[in-house]
Amino acid sequence: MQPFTERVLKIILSIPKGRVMSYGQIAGCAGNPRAARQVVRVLYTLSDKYSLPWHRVVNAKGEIVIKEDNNKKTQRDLLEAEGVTVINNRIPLQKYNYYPTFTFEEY
DNA sequence: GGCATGACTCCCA
DNA sequence: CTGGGAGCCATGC
Repeated sequence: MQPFTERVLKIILSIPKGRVMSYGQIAGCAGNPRAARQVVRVLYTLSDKYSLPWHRVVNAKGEIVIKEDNNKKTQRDLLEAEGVTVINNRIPLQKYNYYPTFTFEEY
């Protein structure tokens, strides 16, 4: 596993319950602010292998963009279950945004 | 190495 | 508010 991917993984796992982070934010903490898409990919490919809290990850505006899955619970449901208020598919970042105490900054 | 792929982000009309 | 376009980059074939 590439260092970047591993860092992203660690950061995602460090997100406290009831808090959220944006893709770009995670990418930034992992040392590459431009790699939001890779963060996405990590979630996509590893979410089933490692029960990742993917629902705590939203886009830069705190909005839920994932297409809804009728069978499974929506991201919104999962978040609300953790005490996060979701308004029109959007989350008040000023209240729930989270920033890890540790970062990888650069290399 | 090249080429396609994204659950992104930013900017502007 | 919506929509379009460009930039970005790790990963897999």
